[in-house]
Amino acid sequence: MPRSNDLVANALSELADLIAITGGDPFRVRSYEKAARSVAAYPIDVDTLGESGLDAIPAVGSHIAAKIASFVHRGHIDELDELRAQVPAGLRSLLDVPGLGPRRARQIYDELGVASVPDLLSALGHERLRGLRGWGPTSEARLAQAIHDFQGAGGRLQLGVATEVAEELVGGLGSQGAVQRVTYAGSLRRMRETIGDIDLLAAADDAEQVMDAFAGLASIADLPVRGPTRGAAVTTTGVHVDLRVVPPEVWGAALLYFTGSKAHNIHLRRLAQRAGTKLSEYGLTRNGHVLAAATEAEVYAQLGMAYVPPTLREDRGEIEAALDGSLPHLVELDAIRGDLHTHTDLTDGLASMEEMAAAARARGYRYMAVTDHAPLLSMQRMTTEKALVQRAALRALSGRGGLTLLHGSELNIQPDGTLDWDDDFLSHFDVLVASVHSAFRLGRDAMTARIIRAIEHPAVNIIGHPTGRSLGSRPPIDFDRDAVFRAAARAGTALEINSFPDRLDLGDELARRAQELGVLFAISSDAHATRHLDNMRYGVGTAQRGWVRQENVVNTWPLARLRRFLAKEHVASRSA
DNA sequence: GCCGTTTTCGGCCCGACTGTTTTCAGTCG
Repeated sequence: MPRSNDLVANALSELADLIAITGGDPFRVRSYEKAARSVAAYPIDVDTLGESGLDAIPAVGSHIAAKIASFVHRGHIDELDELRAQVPAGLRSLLDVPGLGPRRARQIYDELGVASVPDLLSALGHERLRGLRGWGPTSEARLAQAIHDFQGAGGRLQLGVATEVAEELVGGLGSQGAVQRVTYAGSLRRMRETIGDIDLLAAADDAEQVMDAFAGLASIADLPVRGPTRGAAVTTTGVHVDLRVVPPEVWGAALLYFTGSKAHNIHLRRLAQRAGTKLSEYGLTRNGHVLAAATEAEVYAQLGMAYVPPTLREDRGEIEAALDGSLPHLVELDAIRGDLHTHTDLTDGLASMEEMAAAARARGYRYMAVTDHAPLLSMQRMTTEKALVQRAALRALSGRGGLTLLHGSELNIQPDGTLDWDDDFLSHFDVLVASVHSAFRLGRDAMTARIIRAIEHPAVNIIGHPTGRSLGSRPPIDFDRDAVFRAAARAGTALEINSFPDRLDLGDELARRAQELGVLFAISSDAHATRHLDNMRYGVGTAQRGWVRQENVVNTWPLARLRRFLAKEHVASRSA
C-alpha cells in the first residue's frame, strides 16, 4: 500500500479542490492545500501518530487533525463524502487542465453540462465555450492547446511515483520464502522520465508460489492475466504491473532482456548472431550450449564488451562505446557531496534550516546551499533583511557535523534578463541559482537573450531548471539551446539538472548536448522538505541518461574546488 | 482552516499576465 501520508495528502488535496469548485472560501482551500503538501512531506507516518502528534504537523490544526484521524481510523472523511456526492467525479479532473481553474470549471459545468475532459473537448469542437461570459475564440484555442499538451503525457507515470510503487512491490515479494531474487526492470530501471507500466522480474524455482504471493500482495487489486511464469496486475492505485518469474540460473540474461530498451536488445542480438551465438532471455548460447546467463556482466563480457549501465541502454551509441572501451565515467549517486539548491520555511519550504541541515548531514553530505526564493517572487515575501538574518544564522550553524552551509538564493530572471537585488548585494552570496519563474511564453529570441544575460552575470553560478518544463502540464520554454549552452560553457555558469520528478530539467538529451558543448552541471534536489533531498537519485539517473561524466558535475567536487568555481575565479574577476 | 516578539481576531500569497472587458475576472507561480 502507498504510504499513509500520501493517502491522507490525496484526500486533503481532493477536499481542497472540491471546496474550491463549490465556491468555498479561498483561504480555506489554501489551508487544505498547504496541509496536504505538509503531510506528504512529513517525515513521520501519520498512521503512527496520535492527536497531539498530528497537531504538531505544520499547517495542520485541530480541524484538519480530526479529519486525518477520521481518515486513518475510519477510512473516510465525512465532509469529503458529502462533497463527492455534490460534485460529479469528472469535474475535479478538469482542474488538472492547465489554465482551467475552479471558477471556470464550475461555470462550464453549470452552463454547458461539461463534467469531464472528453466533454470539454466536444464542447470546444462545437465552439460552445465562446458564448459564455468571459470566454472568446482565443481563450478557447488556448484551452484546446493546453489539453493537447496535457494529454501528450498520455497516462504515463512520473519516475518518482513509479519508483515508489515498484520498490514497495519488490519489498513485498522479496520477503516471500519462494523468491530468491526480485527487482524491477524495464524503463523504470533505465530511469526514463515517465514510465508506462512497471516490469518486475523474480527468480525462483517454484514460479507458481511466487505468482500466488504476487496475487496476495495488499497493493495488488486485480490479476487479470495469470500464467505459470507471467502475470499482469493492476495495483490499488491503478498502476499496471507485469511480473515475470525465471529460474535463478538465467537471472542475468532475463534481467538484460526485460530491462531493454528494445532497441538496445535488438542491437545486442544482432551482435550475438554475427558471432554465431544466440541471445535470449534464457542466456547467450551457441548450439544450445549456454555461454553466459547468470549475470548481466557475464553476458556483456561474452559479447566482448564492457558492462553497460541500465541508464545508457537506449541504443544511442552505448554499444559501440562499450565495444571499444570508451563508455563515459558516469556520475554516481554516492559521488554527490552536497546539494546546491534547497529551500527552507523562510520562503516556501516546509522545514527549518536546522532540519534541512540535519537531513543533509544524515545523508553524509559535506556541503549544502540554502537557496530560498528572492524578493521578486513576491508571494514568498523575501526581503533583504530576512536574507541577512538567515545568513547570520546559517554561518553560526555551518560546520557542525562536518556539513558546510553555503548561503545562496534562487533568483528570478526577469523578462529582460535582470535579477533580484543589485550587483553589490548579489556579490555577497556564496552561491546563486537563477531561474525563470514568469513570462514563460516570451519569444524565442527574447528568451535566449534573457537567459544568456543571467548566465553572464558575474555572481550567478547555476541556472535553475533551465527549460522550466513541468512533466505532464507545462511545456519547456523556447530558446536557442546551443546558444545558451555555449554561453554557459564560456561564462563558467553551471546548468542545473533539477531532480524533482515532475521537472527532471535539464532532461537527458539536452544534458547530453550541453555536455558536448562544454557545460558543467549541478545536480540538485530543489528540496522544499527534508524528504525531497532523496530525489537526488532521479537527477543523477537523468544525468546518466545524458551521458554526464562525474568530473563535469560540480557538486561531486570537494568543497575547496567548488568554492573556486563559485567564485568564478577561473573565468574573470567580478565586476565592481 | 491556520496561526501569533505587533495579534486568540483578523489577517492570510502578491503581482503579473491574459483575454475579455469598457474597469475586471480568472489563473498561475
